[in-house]
Amino acid sequence: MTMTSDPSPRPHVLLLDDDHDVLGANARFLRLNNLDVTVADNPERALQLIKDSAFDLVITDLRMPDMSGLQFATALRETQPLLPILFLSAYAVITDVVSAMRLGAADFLEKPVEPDILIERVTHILAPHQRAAALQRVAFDAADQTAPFKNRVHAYERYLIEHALVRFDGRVSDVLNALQINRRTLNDKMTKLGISRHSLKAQD
Amino acid sequence: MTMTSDPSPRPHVLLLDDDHDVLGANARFLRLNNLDVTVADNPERALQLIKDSAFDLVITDLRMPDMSGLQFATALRETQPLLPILFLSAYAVITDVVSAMRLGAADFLEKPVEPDILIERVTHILAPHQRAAALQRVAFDAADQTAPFKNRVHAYERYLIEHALVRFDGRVSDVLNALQINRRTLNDKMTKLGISRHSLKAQD
DNA sequence: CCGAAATAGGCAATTTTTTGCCGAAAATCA
DNA sequence: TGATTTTCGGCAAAAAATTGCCTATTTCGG
Repeated sequence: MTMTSDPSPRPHVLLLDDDHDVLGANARFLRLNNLDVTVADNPERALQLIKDSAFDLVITDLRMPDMSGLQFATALRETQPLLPILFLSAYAVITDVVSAMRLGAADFLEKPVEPDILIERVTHILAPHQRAAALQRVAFDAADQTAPFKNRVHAYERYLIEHALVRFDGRVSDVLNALQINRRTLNDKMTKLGISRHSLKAQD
Repeated sequence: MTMTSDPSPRPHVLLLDDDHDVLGANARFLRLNNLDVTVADNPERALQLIKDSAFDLVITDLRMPDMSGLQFATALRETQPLLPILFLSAYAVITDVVSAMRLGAADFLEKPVEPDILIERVTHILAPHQRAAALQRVAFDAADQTAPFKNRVHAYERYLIEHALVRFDGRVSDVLNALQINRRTLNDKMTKLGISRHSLKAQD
C-alpha cells in the first residue's frame, strides 16, 4: 500500500440538482475553490457519468422530479459503496435525514446553503483522514467474515497505526502521543505487521 | 422459539428523559408492551445504570439540562459501541440528526411521538436481524480519534465478538469455530469486555 | 425427572506482550 | 560540517494473555 508519486490532482466532484440555477451557482462556487466539478441535472445522467469516470464526492439534491435523492443514492450504492455523498435539501424531514445517513451519507445540509459552509463541509469530507475513515468501513466491516479473530484484530491494529502515521506525516513521536502507546511496543508492532513509516509520509 | 424457563426473556430498555411526565408516560406504555423498562431522569444516572446492568436498548431525549443527548451518547459509546440508541427530540435540527446517526443511532423520532410508532420502531430495533445490521454499520469506528490505541483495539474486539454472537444467536460453540479462537480465551475476553451472550440472543 | 450436551470458572504452566534501559543509526538543523 | 533530535533494535525483567485440565453449573431433549 505505497502512496508513491501520486500527483494528487484536484478532487473530482459530481453535482446533481434539477434546478439549473442552483446547479450553476454551486458549480461556479466549487470551481472557484479549486475543485474539478461535473454537473448533472437528473439522476440517470449522474449514474451514467459515475459509470464513466471516477469521482471523489457526489453532491445531490434530495427532492427531484424523476427519482428522489434517496433512490439515486440507493442505486449509486450498488456500485459505489464508499463514494462520499453529500445531501442538500430545502425541506428535509427527519426521516429523510435518517434514511440518508443509513445509506452512508457523508453529510446533510439544508438549502439554501451558505457557500462558506458548503466549502467547509466539502473540504472536510475530502480531507485525507475522512477518506481513511470511509476506507475503514470496507476494510473491517465488509471484510472477510471467515478470517480468524487474531488476524482481524491485527488488521485493525495495522489500520490504526498506518492511519496515525499518515495523519502525522510519519512522525513517530506524534503517533506515540496520539495513540498513547509505549514507543517500544509501537516499534515492535510495526515490525511484526510490516509497517514502514517511510512509505506513509507525504510527498510533494 | 424457546420461551421456556428463560430468566429474562423480555428486552431490557433504559429510558432517559429529564421530563418526568414524558418519562412516566413512555415507561408505562413500553411496559404495557412487555418490555422491561428502567428509567433515569439525568444522563449521569443513566450511565451509572448502564455500568451496572445490561440493556438491549437506550431511548434518550436530545435536549436535557446538564448534558445533551449527543454528549450522553458519546460517553455511552466509549464503553458500549454497539448498544442501540433511539433518540427522541421535540425541536430537532438537521445537524443534530446527522450527529446522532454518526454516533450510530438506531433511529431518531420527533416528539411528541405516537405510542404506536414508538413501539413499532422499538420492536424493529430489537429484532435480531436489525441488531446484526446495526452492528455492521456502526461498530467501533464511532470511537473517537483521541482514544488510546488499547481502548480502540478492545472496542474492535468487542465488536467482533458481539457481532459473532448475534450472528449465531448466542451459541458460543459456533462463535469459537467462526473466530477460530480458544474457548478459554473467548470466555476471558467476554468477561473482561463485559459481554453477555444472553443479551445478544434472539427474543420475542 | 433424568441424562447428555453446552457453557463457564478456578488454577497453573506456558507463551506472548509490554516496558525500561542501553547504545547505534538516521534525520534534522544551525 | 557538527551538534542535536529523533528513531529504532537488542536485551531482560515484569506483566499479561493464552492454553489445557478439571469441575460446577446451565441448558436441552426426552
